[in-house]
Amino acid sequence: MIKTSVPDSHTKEKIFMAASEIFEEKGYTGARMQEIADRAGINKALLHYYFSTKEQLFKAVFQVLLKKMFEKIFSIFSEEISFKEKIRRFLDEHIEFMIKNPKLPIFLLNELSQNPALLQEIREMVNYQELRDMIYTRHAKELKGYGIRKNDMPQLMVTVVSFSIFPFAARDMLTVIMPQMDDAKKFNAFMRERKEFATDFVVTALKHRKK
Amino acid sequence: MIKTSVPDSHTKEKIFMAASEIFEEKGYTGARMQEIADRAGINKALLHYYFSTKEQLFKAVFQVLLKKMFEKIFSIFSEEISFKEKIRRFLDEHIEFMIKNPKLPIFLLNELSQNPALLQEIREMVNYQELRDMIYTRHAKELKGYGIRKNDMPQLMVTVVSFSIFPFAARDMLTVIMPQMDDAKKFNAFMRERKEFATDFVVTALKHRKK
DNA sequence: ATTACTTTTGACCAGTTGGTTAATCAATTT
DNA sequence: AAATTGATTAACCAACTGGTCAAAAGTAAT
Repeated sequence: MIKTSVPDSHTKEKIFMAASEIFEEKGYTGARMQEIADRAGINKALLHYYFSTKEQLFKAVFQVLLKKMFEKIFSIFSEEISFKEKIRRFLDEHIEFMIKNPKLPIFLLNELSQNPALLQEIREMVNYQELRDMIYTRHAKELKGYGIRKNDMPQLMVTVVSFSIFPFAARDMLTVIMPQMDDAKKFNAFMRERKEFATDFVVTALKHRKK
Repeated sequence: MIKTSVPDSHTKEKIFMAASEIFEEKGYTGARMQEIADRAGINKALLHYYFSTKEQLFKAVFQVLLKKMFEKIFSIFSEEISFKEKIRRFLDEHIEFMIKNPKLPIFLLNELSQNPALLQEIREMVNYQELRDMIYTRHAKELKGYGIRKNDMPQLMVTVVSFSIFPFAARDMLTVIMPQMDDAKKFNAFMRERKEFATDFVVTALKHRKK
């Protein structure tokens, strides 16, 4: 009898993937170590061999998923393009990213509200000087032209980000006023339409801002 | 010894309140029947005397909280005022409502994504004919003036709603790019500023819409 | 005071859950 | 081939969790 003995000693990775899926789907409290082990195709004891506790496994998964989200945002805003172009690029790429990870926002938002300390690691990662430069200083002239004061930037940034994230987080709720969104394809089409809608919306609002 | 025997046989209400708080805070899977009983100041057996199962208690609480949210939205959009005025009123009143119930959105969104069937009851409550009238038909002329086609309405409605809901749902996450929002007072001030910002933003975008 | 009914309680239970342990298996080294 | 080391497993455990039950306490009517 030939032993399979595949060189798939990537057991740890299999566990990590299984855990990512299940945590993302059911949250920390809803996830079961047994189910994670099952999906990874291993024994529960082996799970604890690689990740000693549920909390440790969760934190590892959470940090990776959280970074995935922020890296996508930061990478676009750090490019050397105009502010308006950043918004356009962001809405395009981030919505595509969300279509591929539709469950990510509710998961992150919920776990974060349950345990805000989870942000710590990412907070330490962020260089505020650089961040302020990326989203404000570097575009001071352009923004002044729109009548946007430094004071308004937080409002504007939250608005832009919410254009892409909110509909995914609130998807089920939105079906109350938009029943057709029940269908995944229609919802994705709606979100792709939203790229243009949001860009126009923001650009128009900026251009004609009362000063 | 005088028995207290207060006429506070509103035990069921006390349970309901305690359950609302704890479910809202920890979600369905995170909540513990024992903790709910403790907060209501009663025995766990008595809890099951009034609400036979955790699921039943949860559904009762959830439906009430969900309705609270939708009623607030619907009531404003059913008033006899212009569309622009509806948006203004909505942003004002809904943001004040959210300041009083900041944990509501993440809770509703998360539980809904975990169990979409929870929407059923509210779906049956909604009259789509009336809803379409409220947010579109009744304002057909006004909307045409802005160059808003019937097709754009879903995008616009989602945008308006997200202005007030998203920051509350994403509050912890937002502190990564806005550390000062850690403070509740500053956050509320930010949201009150947002009323005007959002109204201007939407109105300006509408007024100068490319047609 | 006795009866009848509802409310409240302490003790208990079966199933679940995260986590442990001692043993087995596989690979590498000596 | 014996020994050493790491990977994997089955069986087990203590704590927790939702839920039950029979008895006690309180209330109202006869």
